[in-house]
Amino acid sequence: MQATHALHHDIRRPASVMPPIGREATDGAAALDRVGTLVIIGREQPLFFTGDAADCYFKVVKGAVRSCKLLADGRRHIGDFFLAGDFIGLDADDTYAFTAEAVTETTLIRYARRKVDALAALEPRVAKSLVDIMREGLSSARDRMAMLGHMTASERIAFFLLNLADRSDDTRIELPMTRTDIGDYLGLTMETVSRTFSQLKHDGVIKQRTVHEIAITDRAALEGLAEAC
Amino acid sequence: MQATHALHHDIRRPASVMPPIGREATDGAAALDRVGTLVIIGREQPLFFTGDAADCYFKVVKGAVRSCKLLADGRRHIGDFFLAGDFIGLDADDTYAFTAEAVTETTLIRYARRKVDALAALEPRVAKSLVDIMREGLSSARDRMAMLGHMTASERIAFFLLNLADRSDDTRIELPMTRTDIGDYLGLTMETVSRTFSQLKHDGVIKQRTVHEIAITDRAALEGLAEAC
DNA sequence: CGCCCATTTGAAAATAATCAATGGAAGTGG
DNA sequence: CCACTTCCATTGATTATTTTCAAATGGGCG
Repeated sequence: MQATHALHHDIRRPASVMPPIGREATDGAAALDRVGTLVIIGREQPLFFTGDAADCYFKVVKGAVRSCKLLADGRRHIGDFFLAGDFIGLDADDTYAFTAEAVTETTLIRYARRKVDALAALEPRVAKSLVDIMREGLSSARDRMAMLGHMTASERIAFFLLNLADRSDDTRIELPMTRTDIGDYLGLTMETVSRTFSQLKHDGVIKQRTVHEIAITDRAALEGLAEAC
Repeated sequence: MQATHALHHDIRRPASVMPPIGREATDGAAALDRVGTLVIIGREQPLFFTGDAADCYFKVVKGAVRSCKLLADGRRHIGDFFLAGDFIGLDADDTYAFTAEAVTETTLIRYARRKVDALAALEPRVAKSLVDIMREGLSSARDRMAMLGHMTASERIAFFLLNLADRSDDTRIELPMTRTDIGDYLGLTMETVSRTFSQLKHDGVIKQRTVHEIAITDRAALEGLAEAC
């Protein structure tokens, strides 16, 4: 159901929520934005559930969304975190395959899927843009698979932090999600996530301002850990 | 680089290699096939390498292809196995991100990417078909991520075998790849793969005719193991 | 101010990886 | 056609990592 991964690519077209009046829709993204409407959902609130009719696509403007899947044995898997600029739902078939929930209060643009698909059918440029977004999503999904398959706990955390850092403007990184969220995303337990953070702190690789905000103090060390990607 | 996963969806349109003369190209796939040419590559031979210009898309007609990525520390990750009907390379940007190698002697259709993209630009139906294929790939990539993140060795093997079984016509399953290949695909060592097979054999869940051919004798048990997906 | 929940830390148990040796099948060359 | 070689698979023993179970700490919110 979610279409792009959140932590890897850098599709960060600023969300032009208002129709770009007096400006030609020079690319697919701009054309898309003209058919969207603004939505705000509160912390921990669902955007949609597994099995819901996939009527809409979304783009995150501000905040963070996670996609979850509850496994049969009660474990929870987080498929992706969606941050500002990420698209949600592009890969849905008739129904959403994952539940999407806001991690914090989140602002999104909602696109009626019907309109987008119609636009894509008429405008190859829009279709191309959709394909490019999915391409990115697939590429990052593969990177993450390699990681989940072969990386140790420290390597996974390093990968995670570097991806977040690449999306941040300075060395500070916001972690809106809980340790459990991170664990469910990286295939680790909450405890292992916490222990790994502590270790990195002890080694002088990161500093922690609050639980939800860290700073990278030794980027090279992190890159060394994540290099196997 | 690889575009669709191999083990999950069931895009198995028979490869109409010859131009469908006298038949209208009623769908995107048929239109696609008209611009393709046939290729045969030998066992263990490369189809393309990481970094090669991504000039072509491929569709497997017969045989099996694996996509590999050599990690910095020497470990190898197999991104996907591509079996008959699977597309390769749809998600490439300018260059292939993975190396593709034939597991056994393999027959493929090669499509000049330039032609396909031109076709997609003109024919929304083709573009739609490309999108659908990528959608499938993304969906299965996500399933596999959940698996790699949270499953035990037995659960991974069960998942793997059931996916292969879904693509087979009878209970026999061909395993053209080595145990090492399977391990690199599932994020396990060769030894763990072998031990898990032995355990399943011992428990009467599978039977082994040869190293490269097994039969599922207790599907319910496998599904029980893989249910957490 | 106090409660609640997330985080951190500790100790024990489980799982898979690693190291090592044996067995067996396919392919090569005499 | 057979023996040899080589590679792959299997099995065993040990080690390392992560999970699990459990307890304590701490920050945010009412």
